[in-house]
Parts: sequence; C-alpha cells; structure tokens
Amino acid sequence: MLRTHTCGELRTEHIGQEVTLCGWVDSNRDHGRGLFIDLRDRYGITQVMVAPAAGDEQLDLARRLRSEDVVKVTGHVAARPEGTANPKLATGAIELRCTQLQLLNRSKTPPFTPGQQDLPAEDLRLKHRYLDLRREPMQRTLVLRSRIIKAMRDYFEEHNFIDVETPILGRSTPEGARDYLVPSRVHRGSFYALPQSPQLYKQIMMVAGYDRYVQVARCFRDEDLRADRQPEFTQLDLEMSFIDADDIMGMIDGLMARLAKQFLDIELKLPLPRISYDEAMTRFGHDAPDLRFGMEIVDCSDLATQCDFRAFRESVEAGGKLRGINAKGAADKYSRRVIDELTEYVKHDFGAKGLAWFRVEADGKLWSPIAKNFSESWLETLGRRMSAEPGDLMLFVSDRWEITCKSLHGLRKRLGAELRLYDPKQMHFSWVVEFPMFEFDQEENRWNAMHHPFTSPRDADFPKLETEPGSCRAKAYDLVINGYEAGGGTIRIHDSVNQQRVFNLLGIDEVQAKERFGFLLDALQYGAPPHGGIALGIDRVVMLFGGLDNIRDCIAFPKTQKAADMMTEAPGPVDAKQLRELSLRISQ
RNA sequence: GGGGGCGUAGCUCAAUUGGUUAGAGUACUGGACUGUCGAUCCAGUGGUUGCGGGUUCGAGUCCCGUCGCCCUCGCCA
Repeated sequence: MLRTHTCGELRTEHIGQEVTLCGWVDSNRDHGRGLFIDLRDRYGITQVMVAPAAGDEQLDLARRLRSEDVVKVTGHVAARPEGTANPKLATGAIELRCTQLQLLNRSKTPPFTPGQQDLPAEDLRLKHRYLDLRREPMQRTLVLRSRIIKAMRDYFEEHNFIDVETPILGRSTPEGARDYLVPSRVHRGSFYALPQSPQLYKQIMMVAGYDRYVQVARCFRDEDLRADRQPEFTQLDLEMSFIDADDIMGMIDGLMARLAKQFLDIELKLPLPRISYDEAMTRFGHDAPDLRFGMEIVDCSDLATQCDFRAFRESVEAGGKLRGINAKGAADKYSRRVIDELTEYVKHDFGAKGLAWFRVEADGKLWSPIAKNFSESWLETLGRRMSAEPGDLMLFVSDRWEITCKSLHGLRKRLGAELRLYDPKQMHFSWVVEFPMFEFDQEENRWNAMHHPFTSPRDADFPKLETEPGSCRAKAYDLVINGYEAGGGTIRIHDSVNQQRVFNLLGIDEVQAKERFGFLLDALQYGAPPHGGIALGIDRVVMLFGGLDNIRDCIAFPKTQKAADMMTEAPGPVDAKQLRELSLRISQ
C-alpha cells in the first residue's frame, strides 16, 4: 500500500500521527512562502500544507503541481490554526503538514476538472469519461448502484434464490425487439443473438427444478434510445415455481420496502397499491401512470353527443372519445400562446386533431374560443363533470381512444411537472396488473402478444382465448415508480397444449413454433411446474432512487443516442481479414 | 425515418437590426504574495464561430446542405 489513509478519513483524533496520502490534485493555492494543495480521492478531500520547512526542492515541486496530477504525500496530521478550519470539508479541522511529496504521475491539462462548477457538455463528459467519473455526483451514483445491487442479491439469497448465469450468445427469436447479432465463424452464415432478456433460459431453469432463480443480467435491444433507454441495460431477472402472481408481487414488495428503507429512509406501506391496466388507461391514459399527483382524465363522451360542436360530436359518433383533464388553478399560468404550443404538441407528437380548452372565469362560467358553439346549460354540465372552479384550465381531446390516451397522458405529465403538482423527491410505487393478452395489429390484421407469447391468461379467460382474444387479460404485472416502468413480469403458460393455443392465435403454426422455441416446447412436455417471474430495470431503479433524470448518469460507460461509445468510438470498422473469417461482406 | 433544441477560446458563456480588430469568467503561461480553501493581485498566450456551400459591399448572425450531442414521435413482445 502506498498510503496509510484515504483523503476522507483524517480527523482531529489523528493529530500528531505521521500518515501518507495518495490522490489527485484538486486545487493548488500558492502563497509564496508556503502553499496549500487540496488532495482528492473518492473518499474526500484533505488539505495538504507545504511549508518552507519542507525544503526548497519540495516547495518547488509542490508549486509545479497542477490539476489532476497524482501525488503521494507524507507528513503529520496537524490541527489547523484557529479560525482557519474549513467546515465545508469533512476533514476540515485538520491538515497534512507535508514532509515528503512525490509526484506519482503528471496529468495533461484536463479539458474539464471534476470540481468545476459549470458541468461541461455531455459529449465531452462521455469522451473523457475517466474524468467525468471522478466527479462526486457520478461516484455517489455508482456507489448507490453497487449498494442497490448488493442489497438485491442479499435479499434473494435470504429467500433461497440461486444465482444462475445464462448465455450471452444465444439464438435469435424474431419476436419483440430487434436483435443484436453476432456472426459465427464456425457456422458460416449463421448468427448468434445477444439476449433481449434471459426469458427462455429462466423458464428452462424452472423445468429443471431450480424453483427460485435470480440473475443480474445484461440485456440488449437494438432499438432507438431515449433518456430512460439504453441499447445495453441491466435487469434484475428472477423466476419462481409453484407460485402465482401475488407471490411474485409480494416478493418484489418486500424488496422495494427494503430498498426504500435502506436508501431513501422511506417506510413503504405494503402491499403496494395495484390498479388494473384498464383503470390506468381510463384514469391516466397510460399503463405506467405517475401517481404522485391527481389531475385524472375525465370522460365526457356522453356530453359530446348532446352538443352541436362537430369536432366533438363526430369523433364520438365515429367511436372515439371526448376526454379531458382539469389543471386546477392553472388558467392564468397558461397564456394563449402557450396553449397553442400544447395544441401543436398533441397534434404533432400524438396525431391528435386538436386541443379544446376552457378557462373557468371568476363567476364560474367557462370561457373558450369555441365556447359560442355550446349552450350555457351544456357548459354548466361540462363544468360540473370536470369539477370546475374559478381559475381552472380544462384541456380536452376528442379523438380515437388511443389518441386521447396518449395526448392526455402527455399533457398530464407535462403540466404536472410545470405546475409542480408533486415534490420531486416524493416516490410512488405501485403495480399495474391485468394487462390485455393481445393487441390487434390493424395494419397486419392479426393479434400480437402484448408481453410475450409465453404469458398465461387469467384462469377465467382460458375458454375465451379463441372466441374473444381482445377481452382476455394476462397474469401480468408491471412495477411502476413515479411514472416509469421499473419492471414487469408474467405468470407463464406451463403446458404445451395451452401454449400451442396461444401460438395459433398469434399466427405461429407448429412448424414455426418448433423452429423458434422448440427447446422450450420440448421442455414444457417434461414436467414443467407452474411458474412465473419478473425483471426489474436496474438502471432505472438506480436513476429513480438517485433522483436522476437520465439513465446515462447511472451507467459507467453509456452509449449516446446513436448507440455509440464516445470514449472507445465503438462501433468501429473491422479488418477485411476479420470479415473474411466470418464470411461477411459489406454491401454498398 | 419524422419534429424540435444546441454547437463561438481547453471549459462555461456573451456578442444590439447583418456592420470596427469576436469579448468575459475560468483554465493555461510568467510574476508577486505568511494561513488559503471558488485564494488574491499584476501581466500574457489562446479563435477554421462544428464542417461545406450560398446571399451580401460586409455573415458568429440570413439561406441551403452536412456532421455531432440532447429531447421527442415512430420503434422498444
């Protein structure tokens, strides 16, 4: 060990001891006769004083030190003179009086320093990630991440789970997200796929009798990125046998309670609240609603048919909906110009035909550019339906169901943040359950699995699989934290007959099924226990627990929006020789 | 693939309606200074205004194209 202590460790009780510290030069204050160096490592900062007594050579060396040079300092710990203690530093009561200074490594002038006040542009941070990771907030997040993962592993170990690693090089299954492919050298023309999740392997583990499986699993999906989505991400993946959906949710409830207690000092009330998918869509327009605030969606479709305003009437008569939200007290906070922006937003981003709005005047009457299209009594009814009070701003979308959901969810999210309807530090955990089994694909005129094709319907829905697929609900559950999908899982179909029924409905015939998931279907015929599981997005959990607004800050080496690594410049070209070995040729 | 935002000194930013030699803070270099901690003071270096084209007497500013980063729609079973 080159050092006896870290830079965050020394206190008054160490006064008089001779110690050696190693670290980076955070700053260097030269006073001529003597100088001060703030020495930093990931544990903290300790002030080093280099006095003339250390000798000219040492003083000269100290004077030449610059930001991010790496040094080793030996000296004795001393109390700072009265009045010069620094309460901002944990080590601020003492300083290290240098007797021996050694430059371990010189740093080039860094493009930015870890302590600088204005955060540099993110691309620069990503390019010099080793500098960015020296920043205290990044270190704090990575430590949080490490501890959360440790807590998860401990929890599942205590509950008798077995941690099993599954292959990274697997087989492509064209369902779902786009695969990252890896060409095989040995099998010319064949490819491995990186796992989108260890889904099939963990089900196989259940058949194999490992009734409690867990893994911190890296997953890969070649889809476009978002603030909360990376092409390469980490899941806490688990699967259990001889359980039902309540058992999985209960297990995760316990985990969340522990994590919330340990890392946020929050006592969660268990069980976590559950709402159905249908209720979530009706009240909030989204399957992962932010439940930290109200501003729920209200359906006014029945009123639309009782008015002469064509935009409302016609969309409802065509099977659409008239739905709205009431932004309490927001009338004077949203100018016409800003409302025009909201209108553009729902039109452009969600394909809404328009946005209708009403302001509630001091006398309780509704004012709107379109108000003249309605009778006074109709407006009164609308106001009552929306619980209108003077000063409120009500926003309505009249359109196809899906468009009203997307638009009003978007508006609710945006207004909720802008109007500060919740404390950003507040955390809300809930479950959304009973998702539809299938979604109808209009373009391809067929049913698609909403989760994955191994999801079990509710027991009562088995008879309706073929006759009313649209009304079948799945044994599926999503964990939602503050409006983010933090995890999701299902109970699986464990017999091959029902599995085949679902495949049939999805248009996967026996030949295709055998080709794609034959090994799973085989396994299901050798005594598969009832089983199910869940996967949590660890990056997102860390993001939410850390109070961060993007997932890149929770990942040591994240990718940019175009899925590139700015530090290593991956992806990059490869040699012609490598391509030849893989029997690949780049087409022009 | 679509929409939007940003791109000026190493870094963070400014630059009036298109108008002088593109500025400030910080960093960096040199000097001064006995207790600082965002040290201070003095002096100095530092610019392909992302890149390419165009309009104009004149472009950081306007137009077209392009590259990069971010947000977002589509996409993400």
